[in-house]
Amino acid sequence: MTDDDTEVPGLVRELVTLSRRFRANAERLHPDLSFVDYSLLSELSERDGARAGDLVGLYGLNKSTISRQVTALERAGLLVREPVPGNRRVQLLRPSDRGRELLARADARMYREVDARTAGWSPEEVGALRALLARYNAAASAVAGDA
Amino acid sequence: MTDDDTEVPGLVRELVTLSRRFRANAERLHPDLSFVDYSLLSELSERDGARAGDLVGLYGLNKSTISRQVTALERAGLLVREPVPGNRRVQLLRPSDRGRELLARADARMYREVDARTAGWSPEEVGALRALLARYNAAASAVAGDA
DNA sequence: CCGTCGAGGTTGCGTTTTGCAACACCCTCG
DNA sequence: CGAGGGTGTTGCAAAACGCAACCTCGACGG
Repeated sequence: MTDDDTEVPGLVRELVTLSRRFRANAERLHPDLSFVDYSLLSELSERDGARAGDLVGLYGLNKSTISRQVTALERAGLLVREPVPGNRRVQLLRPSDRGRELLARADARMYREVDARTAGWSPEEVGALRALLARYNAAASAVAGDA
Repeated sequence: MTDDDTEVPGLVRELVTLSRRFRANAERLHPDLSFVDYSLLSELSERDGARAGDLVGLYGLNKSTISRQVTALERAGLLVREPVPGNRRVQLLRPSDRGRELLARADARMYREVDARTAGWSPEEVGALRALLARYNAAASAVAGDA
């Protein structure tokens, strides 16, 4: 937090570049599943059911944005809403079978792509990047949580 | 490329989460300079002058998108276009003084933010994340380049 | 039991971000 | 000089997003 400040500007630039580029690239990789749809389905699949509010918190977006995107996914038949027994306000969101299918296809392409981009990396390096990003993301959740 | 494949799905998820979250967060951090404007000015400042086509290649966006965003920055007085002597087609883009000023302010906030999120990290870890991301981004440029 | 309030979502409206295709302009080269 | 390619711009349309108002349901105090 003192001397490594020289690394921070560089880190910020890499984060910006990645953030701006990754979305455009994902659209090209799996045109049948937009980046937004992919991110939501991926998250729902991982957690096996989440509420809209969880997604709002995860991505730091407005409720209305998530609401619309969920509605779109539902209308496309890629996601189902499940009522929660003890609470009629909330609903659990889960990918449908077709949603899982499209997700699997998009995943496959994404994995191949990232594989290609990390060709020549040692397994430790790939693991290290994953772990550091996971830590950064987790910290981001915490910081954003108090906003 | 063989055994580290178990890390790839996790890495993809972290990249997706980061990409989707980073933009929204940046908007909150510096409302006076949108994420798009910030990314462009930051890049122009770093290279001290670039052409629109460079930005297209860097972010993988459509020419028209960059063209509009550059026009917007110019109209806002944050960027100037410089003609290139031997070639009247191209133009060098540079941040204006006011552009550099706003960029510096946004930078300061971004650095503070990233600092906060890496609080408790060792300098080596911050450096490692920066270096690995830089490598990934560089590889991404190469892969995207053949598309 | 009933009114109030907060949690969880949805919708109307406007803005921003982006892609595609057609175009205009300039340079190069046969 | 004329064809072709590199460099941007613009018309049009769609996707992504925020804000504010609203609705519904659940919890809780009087």
